[in-house]
Amino acid sequence: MKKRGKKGKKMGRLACCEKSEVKKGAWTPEEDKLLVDYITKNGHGTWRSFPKLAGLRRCGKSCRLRWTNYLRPDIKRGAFSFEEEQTIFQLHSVLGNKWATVASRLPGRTDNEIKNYWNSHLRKRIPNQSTDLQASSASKSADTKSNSLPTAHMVELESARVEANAKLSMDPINLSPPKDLPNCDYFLRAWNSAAGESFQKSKDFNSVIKVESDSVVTMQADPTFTVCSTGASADQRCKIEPEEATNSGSYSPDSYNVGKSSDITLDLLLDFPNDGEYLQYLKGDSDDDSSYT
DNA sequence: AAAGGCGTCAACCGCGGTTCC
DNA sequence: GGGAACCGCGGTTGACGCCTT
Repeated sequence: MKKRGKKGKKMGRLACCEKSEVKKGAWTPEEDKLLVDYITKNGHGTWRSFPKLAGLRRCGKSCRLRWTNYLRPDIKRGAFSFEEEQTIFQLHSVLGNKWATVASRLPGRTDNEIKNYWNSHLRKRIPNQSTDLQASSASKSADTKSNSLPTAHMVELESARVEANAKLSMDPINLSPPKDLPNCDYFLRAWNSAAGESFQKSKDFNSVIKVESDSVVTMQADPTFTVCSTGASADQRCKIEPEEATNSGSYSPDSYNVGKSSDITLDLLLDFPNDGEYLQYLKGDSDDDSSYT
């Protein structure tokens, strides 16, 4: 994958560049042009050697950042749509500050952009600051408001987040369920979280699937999507034919295998109905924003 | 009109993970 | 197996513009 340079002589991490020789701060249009022109013609190669080759007096890291966060042709500029905001809220509730993972679900948006947008726009819309569990240490002193989500739900959300985190960081080879844990367990927790509850209550969902009380969702090796009661035996399960799962639009039968369970968890969370109670506060504050495209 | 406060966002920094030798 | 080289990520900083007083 990566080409080796000359063998290093020093122990420890090397500086990524000679600080005295590189320019810092805002990029000029001329620098942007040099960067884009070079990458268009040659690709970026190794970022470390890129500045020299492209004729830039910048750190390779700085070049990479400029390209990935700003100059890349597939970057989507402009205001975030309501749907994008929903996606960010939903994923953040489960993943915390995993901006790169969140960004991977929003084509054209960068992790840096989402992170900034969250910090400057979205975070303040959360009724209860503790929803930002990943950054809880920074928000410990934040005021708690009366319309906060129930504590039990917050605990569940955090639990689901941790589990999703763990799954996302897993080696794909280990995605098969742990022996002592049902393969759907972490998924179930997301389902049973406040977010999942909102999803379960949705009219759209219930029109497609008959959800039993205390329902949870599980997955099987076969390409069907199954809803079952907690602790239900196999014969209590009700199967959904793939073509019936039209609610999501994103659930292709192929996605229901265990190896993609993390994606399915995210898909489920992303599939909240727009009128779900869980995200009502999102709409509430967006009126004065008027930034949607 | 000027000064200070605040919000936004591009860019930087440092660390962890991965790959290669 | 260990160290070096590199990349990517998340947290933080700082410049700039807008708003308020």
